[in-house]
Amino acid sequence: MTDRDPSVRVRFAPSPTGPMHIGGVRTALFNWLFARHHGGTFILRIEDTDQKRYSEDSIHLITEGLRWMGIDWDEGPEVGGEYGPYVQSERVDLYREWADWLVDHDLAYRCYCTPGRLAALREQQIAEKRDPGYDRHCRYLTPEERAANDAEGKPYVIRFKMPTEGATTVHDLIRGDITFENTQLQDLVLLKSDGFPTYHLANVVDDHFMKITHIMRAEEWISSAPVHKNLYAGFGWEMPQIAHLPVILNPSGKGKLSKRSAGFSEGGRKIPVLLYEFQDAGYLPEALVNFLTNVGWSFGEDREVFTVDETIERFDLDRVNPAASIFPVEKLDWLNGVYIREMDPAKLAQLLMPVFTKAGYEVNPEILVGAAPLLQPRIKTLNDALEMGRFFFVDPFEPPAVADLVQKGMDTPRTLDALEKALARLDALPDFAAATQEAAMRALIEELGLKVGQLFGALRAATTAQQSSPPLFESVEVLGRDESLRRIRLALDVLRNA
RNA sequence: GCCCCCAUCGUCUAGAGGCCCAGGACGUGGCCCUUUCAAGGCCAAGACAGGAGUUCGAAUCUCCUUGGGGGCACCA
Repeated sequence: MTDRDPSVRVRFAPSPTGPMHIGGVRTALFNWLFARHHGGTFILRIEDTDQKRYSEDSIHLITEGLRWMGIDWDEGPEVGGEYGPYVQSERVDLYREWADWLVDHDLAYRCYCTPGRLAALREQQIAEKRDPGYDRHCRYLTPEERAANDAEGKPYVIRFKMPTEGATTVHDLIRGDITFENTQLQDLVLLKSDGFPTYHLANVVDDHFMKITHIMRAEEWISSAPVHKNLYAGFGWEMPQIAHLPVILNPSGKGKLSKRSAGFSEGGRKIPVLLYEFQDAGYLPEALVNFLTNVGWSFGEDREVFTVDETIERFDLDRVNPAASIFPVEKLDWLNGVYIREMDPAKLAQLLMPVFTKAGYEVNPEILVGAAPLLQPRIKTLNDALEMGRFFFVDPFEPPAVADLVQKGMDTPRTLDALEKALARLDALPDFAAATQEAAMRALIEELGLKVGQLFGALRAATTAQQSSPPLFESVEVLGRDESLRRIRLALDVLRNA
């Protein structure tokens, strides 16, 4: 690989506020791919600086989710590393130290404004149709006023002194230069009154001390980029290279894909958004990885299906598309189907086992092994197997209604007659292989002067109680002679009682 | 409202001035195969948002318009 560069250090820095969002997973994946492509280091860092939104098990959700996707990290929680700790709540002293450093160097100041005043200010600004934002009241406090506030023990936050004139240009690796007028920039809060840092401070400090070389984050961070650039300048640190990944939009195209859009259905179907929803729906991690790399990035060469190794070989920022894209779920369904079809049937059987048992079926492993290859070309998600293959395991088996047994152009007596004869022939077969069955049944069709579908349809209904199923005789073979014949007898009873 | 980003088939995208009256994929329609449902094969419809420039030549460069998205917290 020509662009191998072991000094590359990138990070995925999620906030543990709940289950992982698929957009976050994509960000993690692109960072990981970038690191692996360059032979660099991929770091996982937990940004748990919001005490109010923190949720205990989220870290676990994140690490397990990444592992499931096949994304491993070289430094971070559970694996350690020489730039740790990798959980921000364990680094608060560091942030405080550097916030104070900025205050000492007159690059930041203590702000004693109460949340109440801020809210009122904001309301007033909006009412007067002015841009909302902090009015820098405390930036211009006299030393005496400051001392008085401190003497009173007033709670405070530390705010950064943003330059008030000029412009800040950020070079985005995907979009090129982006320039902001400094008057647009806010004196953002660096340290909250609870002593915890905000994202901006913690992020800059950590990226610096963790020697991050490239930042790849979602597009919604673009407007903080100039702010961060000024922070780096204040500290006198070199800013990592930066790239903003396009956001993923709702299927409706309205707004970014969010947890709320999980309720959005297309064709009456729920759209998964959180990683566990994809897992629960029966998507494969390999398919999801392949799918995600096709959103906002493309392999080129007119190829849509490729392995992770091929992606690593090829992945770089120059092929990242700056435009936001709608989440193409239908394509994921197709791709997942592709991966299922390419899978070793034994592996599929193994994956299908928990799907059926979770749904309450008692699974005969032998039948499952036989059923897997039959189900394989017919399902897009593992869960689809439930509908197509439930007849293999359903217990007790409910025979179909008369209407389902009697095929087009048939009536009850003729169906009864045909099925009775079919039963007798199947019972007498020397072996129960699909081909043997089929030959016998085709001969019977000939004798009775029926259409193929008239008997096959009745047999399908009798043995599966489903409208559609995998190929009839293969299915019946897997089901076994005893159970199949038993089901046909049940169907005969239904017809006799009609 | 202000700032910023973006703009190729319905959708995901290829395209870095002539290879493009725009290629691939999903989806859709048709045909073939076929015992149902799939899978598979073949075929079809389908896009450079609009307008000015620059250039011998523009999907590709510039500007404007329009449209979409993102951001404007003691959340990340």
